[in-house]
Formats: sequence, structure tokens, C-alpha cells
Amino acid sequence: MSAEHDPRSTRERIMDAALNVFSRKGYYDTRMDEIVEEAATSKGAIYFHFPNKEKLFLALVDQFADLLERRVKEAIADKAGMVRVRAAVITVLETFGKYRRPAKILLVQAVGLGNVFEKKRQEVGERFARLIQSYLDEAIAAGEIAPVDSEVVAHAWMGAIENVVIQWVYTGEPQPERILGALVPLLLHSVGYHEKEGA
Amino acid sequence: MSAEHDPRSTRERIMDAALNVFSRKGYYDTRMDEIVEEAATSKGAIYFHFPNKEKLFLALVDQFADLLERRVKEAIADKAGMVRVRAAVITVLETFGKYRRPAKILLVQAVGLGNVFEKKRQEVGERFARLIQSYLDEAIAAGEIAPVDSEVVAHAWMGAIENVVIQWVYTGEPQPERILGALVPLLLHSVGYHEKEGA
Amino acid sequence: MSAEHDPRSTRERIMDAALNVFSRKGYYDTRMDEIVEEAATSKGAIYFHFPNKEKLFLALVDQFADLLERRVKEAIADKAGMVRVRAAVITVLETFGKYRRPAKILLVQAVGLGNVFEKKRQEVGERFARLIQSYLDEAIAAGEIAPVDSEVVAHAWMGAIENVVIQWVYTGEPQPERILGALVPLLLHSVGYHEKEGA
Amino acid sequence: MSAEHDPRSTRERIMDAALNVFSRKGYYDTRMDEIVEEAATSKGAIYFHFPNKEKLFLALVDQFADLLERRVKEAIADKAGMVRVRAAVITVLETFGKYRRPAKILLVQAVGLGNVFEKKRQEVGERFARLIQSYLDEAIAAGEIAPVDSEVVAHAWMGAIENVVIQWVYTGEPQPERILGALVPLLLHSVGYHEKEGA
DNA sequence: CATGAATGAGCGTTCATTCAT
DNA sequence: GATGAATGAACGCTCATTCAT
Repeated sequence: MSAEHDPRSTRERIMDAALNVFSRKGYYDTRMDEIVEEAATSKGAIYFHFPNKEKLFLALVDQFADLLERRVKEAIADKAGMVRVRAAVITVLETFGKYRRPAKILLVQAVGLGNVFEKKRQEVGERFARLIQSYLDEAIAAGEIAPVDSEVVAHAWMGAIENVVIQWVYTGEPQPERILGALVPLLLHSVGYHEKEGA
Repeated sequence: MSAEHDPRSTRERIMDAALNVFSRKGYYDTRMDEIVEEAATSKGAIYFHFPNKEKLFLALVDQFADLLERRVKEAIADKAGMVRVRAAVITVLETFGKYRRPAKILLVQAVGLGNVFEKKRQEVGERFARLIQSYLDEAIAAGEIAPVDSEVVAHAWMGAIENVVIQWVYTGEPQPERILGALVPLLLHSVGYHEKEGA
Repeated sequence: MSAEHDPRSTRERIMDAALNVFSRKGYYDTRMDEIVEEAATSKGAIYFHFPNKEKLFLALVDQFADLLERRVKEAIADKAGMVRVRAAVITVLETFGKYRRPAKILLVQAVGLGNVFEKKRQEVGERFARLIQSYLDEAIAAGEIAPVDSEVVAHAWMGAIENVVIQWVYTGEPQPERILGALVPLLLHSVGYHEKEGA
Repeated sequence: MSAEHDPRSTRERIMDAALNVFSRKGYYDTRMDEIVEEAATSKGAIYFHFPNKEKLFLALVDQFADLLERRVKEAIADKAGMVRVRAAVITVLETFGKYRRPAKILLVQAVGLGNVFEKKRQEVGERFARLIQSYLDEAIAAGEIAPVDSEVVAHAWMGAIENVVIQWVYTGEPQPERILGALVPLLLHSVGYHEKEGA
């Protein structure tokens, strides 16, 4: 009746719709029917493209985690040491800032969903924590910063980033630029690294 | 079957049981019947003491948030400046470490439950963030540390603490002492504060 | 805490309270707890005086049916023929008019409650229908009115009376005097009886 | 188990089944599961076609009230004055006589269900009372009968009809022909109208 | 590929009734 | 006689998932 000439494929429409509804209502408060309506499709179409609700949700999580990882890897491609660490942190923050709804899904809606989702959450969290950790370890090895418990630091940084972003996702404050300005130095200082004023 | 002479009141047994089951399975995967069994009581008894599942869950969240706040306030009672900030952080970490199940409920199970729970989560999060923020502001005013965006810092710290604790809650690693040893200096350094080596 | 010196016995307070709540909300929408509160007593007290909810309700029905029958019998004690019929009809109408809440219970709330209550309803209905029918039969035998199917007439009259009273119970209109003025001649005319203008 | 090739639509089967069970057991004593079984369908199918138990019941009430009104209007189409009044009364009686189960639902099961249903009951009752009343008023205006309080008369007639029909619905007595033979003259006489013997 | 009526296991909640004090 | 915390069977309703068309 409408959406007849929507250029997106059915699968894309479903994922977009699911992203919208999940990020707005959370996993459990989202009904498959709502996604059907938002995507202007049918129940059967969703189940043709995704085996079930859970997998549809996880597809969104994975999609965004992949994007995030790709961006980080691009950003640090030609860098090393603490410059690289700094670039990674900034990229994560910028990407969250640019994609508010996926960020909400990854950081909020994917939590507390019961043991089914916990593995995925652990996995995604670890994925980025290990990335950060490995960069930190290299910076330590290079003597740029003093030795620290890089595993704890990586998780702490991820938590710090996530929490500030969550705050922004919900309230719109503090805005991305302010986050970037305050959080990046904070994290770097925490491991004793002081970027040159001129940077 | 047993528990006939359980000295705890029915209400206490229900809250204990709910804490166990909720922290193990999460809010949505917990069935009222499981709590009934764990508490060795009846469905009616639960609904006599709590209006519904949601309020029962929130009662646990509030109970632990209250405990946490009480402990922090006790711990910082006679302190000032960065010593006070440090005491607050340590107390939060120690309390989480001591109460693993309530910590899991507060930090994990209360997240992503849909908009009904978000307000509560925001509220509890803000409660502690503001506490930290006010202590930081005093330390800045006293000249102990350089000016920082204390709001962002407070949320960042809360996130860092939470994420490391969540990691521990799930995997048992890193253990509380290690967390304390690594995280406290990290946070303090992040604002440019360096405790004396002898402390 | 209150009602400490209520002169009515507990049993009376319970029946009054039950009458109020049942007539206001109907049988199924009335909770025992509401009666407890309205009667300022306890759950146990109600179950001490009445075996269960159903019997409490039926006690009210019977109480009012008894009152109605007593009044009718008093009113027709020294009368005969159509004068007696007329007196009976008027008494029923007057009594309904005087006791609005019991009337509502008898005529409305006791209907449609399922088969448990149907027997009672049949019984009460028959009780008065037969009374009217016997008076009518006597009037026929006395030659005051032409022969009619007195059983049908009795039920029709009861229905007519009930429906008009129900209307009044809900809307307050038509008021008792108007009902009396319009309904009594209507019923008497229906069997060909015309009271003298001077009466 | 069977009914696999039942030609009726699911919705029709549900309404038929609901009519059977509701008329047999009453609203509150009817379980949704009983309707499911009687309709040889599933719980979900009922809730796909009707929002809830209440609305399903009211759909039956409305369906029969509509049928009744349609029949009455057909029957009086080409008539006027007391002939029309008589035709309306007869049609109501005949329709009740022909549809025993819907009649029981409308006249008995829809009563005393609490305030949710009262509005509907008032509405349906008024609908027919006003119809009768308007026909009576015309007969009065035409000088066929003497002036009467037509509102009271209409409600009285409806009550008379209903009560006699209820009696029949429950006991099978008096049978429709006897009702028709006794009740129609009774009602007409009540307003002073005497049909010609030859009719 | 898409549709949407149908399925049914499962759950939160209610509330009349009981009984130890 | 009175109390009210406790009981537990029962029920309406939800919603992810399926499948004939």
C-alpha cells in the first residue's frame, strides 16, 4: 500500500526497522509485529531473512561491531605507539558519536538480556579491549609509558568510554566534541602519557 | 519441605531468593515460580509483600544502592580533598567486591530492560556520579588537582569501575585486590593526582 | 483504629458493608477485601460469620426477599379480590422504591451470575409470581376479572415491575410516584380491571 | 480432532462456540479454554479475532440486538398505529422464541456482570424501549389509544416480555405459542386497545 | 520471496479461603 | 470472636514462531 518503491531490499528495510525499534524500546519490549510494521513488510519475510528474533538482534550488534573494528583498524593503519592508542580511542568515540542508535543497542540494549546474550556481549567487549590492550602493550614495550596492568586499563577505558557515551545517548549531553576534549586527555593521563600541547 | 524454622521473615526470604535468581538468570529469564521455590514460600506471599515482579526487582536495586551510598558516606566522613576522593573510589570497589550478586544486578541485570527500568538506572547512576563529581570539584577548588570537566570525569570513572567489576563478576578475574591495585592509581593519575609512594 | 464504638454487631456491619459494595460493583467485581475495609473488620471475622462469599451474597438476597414478602402479606392481610391484587402490586413497588440498594441486588446483581445463583433467582422470582398468581386466580374465581393465563400474567407483571424499577435504580427516573401512578393502572387494565375514579 | 473441514470461518466458529458456552454457563463461569475447545481452534485464534473475552461477549450481544432490530423494522415497515405496535411486539417475541441461546445471553447473561457491561445493557434496553415508545406515541397521536406515560409503558412492556421469555428460556414453559397468545392481548389491553375478535 | 491467520506453551497476577496466634 | 499473613489453584492474555497459499 505504501513503501512500494522503497529502493532498499527487504532485508535492509528489516534491519533498519529493527535498529529503530530495538534502540527505542529495548530487546524485550520490542514486538516482532512492530518491526514488521516499521519495515512495511510481513512476518514471514522477517523469518525468511532471519531465523529468529535473537539472531536478528545479534545481526545488528555484529554489524555495528564490525563497522567499529573496521574504522579503528583504518584509523591506526599507519600509526604506532601512543599515537596509535590515541587514534583508536578517538575513532571509537567518533564512531559512537556518529551512530547513536547502534551505539545504544551495543552499549545498553545488549546488556542484561540474560545468559543467551551474555556470551556475545563478552565477546564484543573483549574484542575491543584486547585491541586496546595490545596497542598499550606495544607502547609500554616502546618505553613510551610506564608499565601498567594493561588488561585492567583496557577494560577500564572501555567502561569509561561506554558510560560517557551512554550518558550522551540518553540525555544528549555531554556532546561529542566535549566528550572528545575531556575524555581523551583523561584516559591518556591515566597511564602517564601527556600529549604535546601543540598537537 | 524444609525451611520451616527459617529465622528470616518471609519478606527477607523472598528478597534473598529474588537476589539469587535474578543475579543468576537476569530479570526476564527469572520466573516468579523460581523465586517462590527458592524462597520456600508461595506466590501469594510474594504478591502480598511486593506489588509485582518489577517492583520486587527494583527493591533489590534500591537496597543495594542505599547500602553503597551509606558505605561511601561513612568512609569519607572525616576526610577531605583527594584523600576523600580516593576513599570513595576504594569503598565503591570494595563494596562491589564484597557483594557480587547485588553488584551484578545493579551493573548488569538492571541494564537493557526497557524504558521502565531506564529511569531507575539513570537515577542510580547519577546519584553516585554526582557524589564523585562534588568531591572532585572540592579537590579542584582546594588546588590539589588541575581543573577538569568533572562531570565527564565522574561518569568516566563510574564506567571504568563498573566495567572492570562486571568483568570480575562474570569471569572471577581480575580479582578485587588486583583491581584495587591497578584501578585506583589509574583513576587518580587520570586527573593528575599522584599519591605519595609511602602511602 | 476507628469504628471502635460502632454500636452495630460485627455481623450487621458486614452485611451492611456487603450490601453497599455488592450493589455498587456487582458480585464478581466485589472483592472480599473491599467488604472487609467497608465493614472495618477483618477477613477472619467475615469467614466466622459467613461460610463464603456466595452465602454472604445470598444472605442479602434472602433478607430482602423476606422483607418484601412480609410487607406484602401485611398489606393484603384484610383485603380480597382485585383490591388485594392492587395492594400487593403497590407494596412491591413501594418497597423497591424505599430500598434502592437491596432492590438493585435482587433485580440486577443476582442475575447472570452463573448456574450457582440461578436456582436462587428462580426460587425468589417464583415466590412472588406465585403469590400474585394466586391472588389473580381468586379474583377470577370471584368474577371480578375475566379469565386469563394467570401464570403468564404473573410473570409478565413481575417483569414489568422489575424493569421499570431497574430503570429507576440506574437513572433515578422515573421517580417512584410516577412509577406508581403509571404502572399500577397499566397492570390492572391489562387484565381488564378498572378501578373506580374516586379511589 | 475433527472439524478440519468445517466450512465456517474461524471467526464464525468462535462466535458460535462462544454463544453456546456463554449461554450455558454464563460469562464468568465460561473459560476461554472451553470456547477454544468448542470452536476447535486455538487460544491465539480467538485473540486474533477479538481483543479480549469481554469484547467477544459484547460482539454476541450486539449481533443479536442488531438482528432483533432488523426484524422489527422489517415487520413494521408497511404498518401504522396499533397494528404496528402489535407487529413489533409479536416480532420481538417470535425472534426470542426462535433464538433461545442468544436470547438467554441478551436477557440473562448480560445482566449483573458489573459496571463494565451495564452501559451496554442500558444501551440495548433503551434502543428497543424507545422504538416501542415512539410507536405508542404515534398511536396516541392518532387517537387509537388514550394518552399514557409511554416511557413507563415501554419499559414495562420490555420487562414483561423479557421476564416471560426468561422463564421459557430456563424451563421451556410457557411455550412460544402460549406466550404469544397470552402476552400480546395482555399488553395491548394494558393501554386500552382491544383488537377485533375476528383478527 | 512474501503473506498473515493460526498455533500453543508459558507467564504474571488474582483472590477466595485458611489457620496459627 | 478477631486478626491478617500465607496459600495455591486458576485464568486471561502474550507473542515468537510456523506454514499453507
